[in-house]
Amino acid sequence: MNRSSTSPAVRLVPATPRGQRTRQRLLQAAETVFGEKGYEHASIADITRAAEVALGTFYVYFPDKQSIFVEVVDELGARLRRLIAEAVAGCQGRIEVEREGLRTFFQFVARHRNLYRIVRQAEFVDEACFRRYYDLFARGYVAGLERAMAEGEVRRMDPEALAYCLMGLSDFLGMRWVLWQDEGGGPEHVLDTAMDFIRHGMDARPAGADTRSKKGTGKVRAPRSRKTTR
Amino acid sequence: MNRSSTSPAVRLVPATPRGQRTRQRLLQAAETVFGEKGYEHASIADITRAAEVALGTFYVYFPDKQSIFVEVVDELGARLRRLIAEAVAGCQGRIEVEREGLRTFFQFVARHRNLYRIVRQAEFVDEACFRRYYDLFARGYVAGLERAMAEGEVRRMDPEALAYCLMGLSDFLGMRWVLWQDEGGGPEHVLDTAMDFIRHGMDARPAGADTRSKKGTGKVRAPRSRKTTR
Amino acid sequence: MNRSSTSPAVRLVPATPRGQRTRQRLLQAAETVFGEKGYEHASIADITRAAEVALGTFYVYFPDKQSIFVEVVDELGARLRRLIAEAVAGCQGRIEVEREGLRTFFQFVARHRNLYRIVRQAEFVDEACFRRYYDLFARGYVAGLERAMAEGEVRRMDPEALAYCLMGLSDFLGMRWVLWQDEGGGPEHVLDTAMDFIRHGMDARPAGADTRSKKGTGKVRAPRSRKTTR
Amino acid sequence: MNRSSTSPAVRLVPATPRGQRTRQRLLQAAETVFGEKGYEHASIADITRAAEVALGTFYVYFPDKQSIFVEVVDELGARLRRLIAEAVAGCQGRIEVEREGLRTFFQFVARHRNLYRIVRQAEFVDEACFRRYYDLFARGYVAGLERAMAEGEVRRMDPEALAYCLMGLSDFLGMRWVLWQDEGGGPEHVLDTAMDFIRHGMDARPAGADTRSKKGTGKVRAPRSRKTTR
DNA sequence: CATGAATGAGATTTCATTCAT
DNA sequence: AATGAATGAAATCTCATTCAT
Repeated sequence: MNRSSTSPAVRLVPATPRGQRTRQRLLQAAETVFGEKGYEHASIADITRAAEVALGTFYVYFPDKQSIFVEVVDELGARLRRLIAEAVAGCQGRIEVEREGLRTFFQFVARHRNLYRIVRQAEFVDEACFRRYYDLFARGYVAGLERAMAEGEVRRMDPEALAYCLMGLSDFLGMRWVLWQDEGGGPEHVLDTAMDFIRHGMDARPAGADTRSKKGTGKVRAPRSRKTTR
Repeated sequence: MNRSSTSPAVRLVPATPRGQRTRQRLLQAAETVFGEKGYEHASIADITRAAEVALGTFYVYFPDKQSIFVEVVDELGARLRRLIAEAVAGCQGRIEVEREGLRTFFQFVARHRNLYRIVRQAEFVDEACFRRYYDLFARGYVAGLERAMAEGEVRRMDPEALAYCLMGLSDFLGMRWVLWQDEGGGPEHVLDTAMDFIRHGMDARPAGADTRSKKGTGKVRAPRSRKTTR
Repeated sequence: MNRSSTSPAVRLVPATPRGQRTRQRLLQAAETVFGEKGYEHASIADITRAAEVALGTFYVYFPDKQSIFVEVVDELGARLRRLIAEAVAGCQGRIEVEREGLRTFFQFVARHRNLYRIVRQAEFVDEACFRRYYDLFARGYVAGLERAMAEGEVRRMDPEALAYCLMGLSDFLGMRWVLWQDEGGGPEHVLDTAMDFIRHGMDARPAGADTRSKKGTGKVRAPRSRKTTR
Repeated sequence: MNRSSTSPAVRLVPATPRGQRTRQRLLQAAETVFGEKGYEHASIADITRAAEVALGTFYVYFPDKQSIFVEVVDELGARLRRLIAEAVAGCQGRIEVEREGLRTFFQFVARHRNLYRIVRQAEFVDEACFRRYYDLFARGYVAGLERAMAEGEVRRMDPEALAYCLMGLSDFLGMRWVLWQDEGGGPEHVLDTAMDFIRHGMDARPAGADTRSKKGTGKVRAPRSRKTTR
């Protein structure tokens, strides 16, 4: 139970274009079905039905249910990371990066309401895939934070720990106010609150001297060229 | 799939002491088995085997698999909340409360390494039970934070949003440094980093002169540069 | 393919008499079905249908198709060996033993026309079980032959090799004249021929007193020109 | 199940040399694969993979799985019969023929260790093919034996029954000492024992003085007592 | 209370064969 | 001739739940 591959498995690419199309159809269908029913309750038959191919066709492209699931998760993660990287590309300052990243994440969740269900299932389907999902996010985060620390924009602290703080915080807010919503001021309000917390939490001039002297140091950094890999 | 009861079902308590014992045995076995195999892969037979009772006996105490699972989750949550409440009872100041709460949580996770697996499964088994788990935590949190805000110890902000920030952050740190550990300075170091982030994040005097004097520890240990860029 | 257990697996005996009955019904049905359709073409459903129990009931008593098959083979072998042992018990002299054994075997084959099909399938289902079948026969044979040799009734020769000669010969005659029959004088005639061959083949006095008298014929041919079409 | 053709089907030979090569490759691959996995577990895909051609190519040369199997069996039988006929061609006397035939058979089995598996599978795939295999052997045998009986070299007895005796005996010895081997003096020793049994079994002078002197090797090694009681 | 036999729906997986290219 | 994608029937096995004892 929970065989787990340390690295994303090599995926055979079908020889013909027709095959490629079918494979894509299956992946798309799988994302939908896994999101709706959850991994355990999603049957291969559900997937092929959604993809409008015969049951046996599934096994032409994937050896089993786990494989296609892992691929779905990996792709979902890659897509989200790419999206955030793009959204954050033009930002000025780490705070802006954080806000933009968080906003993009909330949007993604709103559009892919099954993201949580899928990623969290991964923990039980393929532990390595699950960890990989967060690990890859953390790497980008860490790189960006280290740069910000080097430039004096963010207080010096363990960047990976900080990254997991920010990821956990985003994750829970997205769950509570995008997925569960109902009441509560909605994403925008929560985003403001979160940013208030985050800004102070990582500010390079937490309190005291800087602040006070803020006047003098007024110039503060001039963080150019963000290019946060994230 | 995922019938979800809005409120925790009423649980019958067996009349005889022998019955009570059997019921407890089943609950205990269920926690272990669910933690090890996950809800879907855990069979009633696994549970009764672990509890050393006959298969049919299960249905004397629980109407179905879902029920015992929900009860396991609810009890786990209650136990953890109680533990934290006790640990935090004697604390001075919100920061100390946070630190003690986080430490207690880490300890609990270390001792109940299947906590995450069980709680997260709940999302797919009984959505209401899952939300209840976090909601009950959040309530306690909110109450505490509101008090701290009233006393001017914590900056005024949406207490529920702040609660979810703190819960998410704890959750991810526990996952990364208690469950997955391997490298990284370990819970203590992470605890310090997290507290640094939290303190400043919610400090009532974000750039207050006091701060400095208030916490001697304020300087925050110099985090060995991670170089996690990897 | 062809997992093979070195020794006959331990068989759990059902707790209740009702269970025992069901188990026997399954074994009986399995023998019939395997004999008729062959191992590969016999489905578990065929067996449960023949036994008049539900499909799932099969798995209460046997972990898989292979297990019940192995048990069928083992029991078939045991039954046949017991039968032969009994038939041979009162015989005088090894020749009589051989004849009686052969006759009993032919009878058994006539009554269990699926014996061959079942045993031979074993080679592909569980190699160990297959060998065990012949090995257990051989042991009994060897013991008997050694005794006969010690008593000067049978010529001294490797008893195991002789046992396999006799087993192979019986096997093929049974196949040809009991199973395939059609023409050919039928079992009795073949039995006589076989006994003639066997008697001389293992006679302790290959060139005994008789021969001497026969001396006249002694010179015999000088057969060149083989060209045995064979 | 077990459609059986009464006579070997007519086989189309491909027009082009390239086609012929492909067909041969398939036959060769089939022999290997059937031998390794058994008929039922060998898939057409296994065969085409081993032959390094595409799946569809199979059906250019064979109408179905059964057909190629039957052809493999028929060819294997023909090859073995031809080999034995050649080996036996120059022999003097029936005994020598038997010995040479047996030796050749053992050699063939040693080199084609899957012979047994393949032939025996035939019983379940195509009964006619299976019988044909033995029948063709028996015919050659009978012809040779009748000649030897006519020449007074072999005792008069039903030649077909004798043929099946000899075939069964060879079959079992080959199985036990060539395929299973492990202990036991090995083919040579067994060959001597078998020949001792056979010679006396069919000798025209059942107790002829000659015999004794005829074969120096007659002494037969003293077989270590088995002690296999049972 | 406790037991364990029985059920049958449902899920995954295999594979011979067809067919369009 | 050769290819390889597509099919769908069939088979094995699991397991929550029921029920008679």
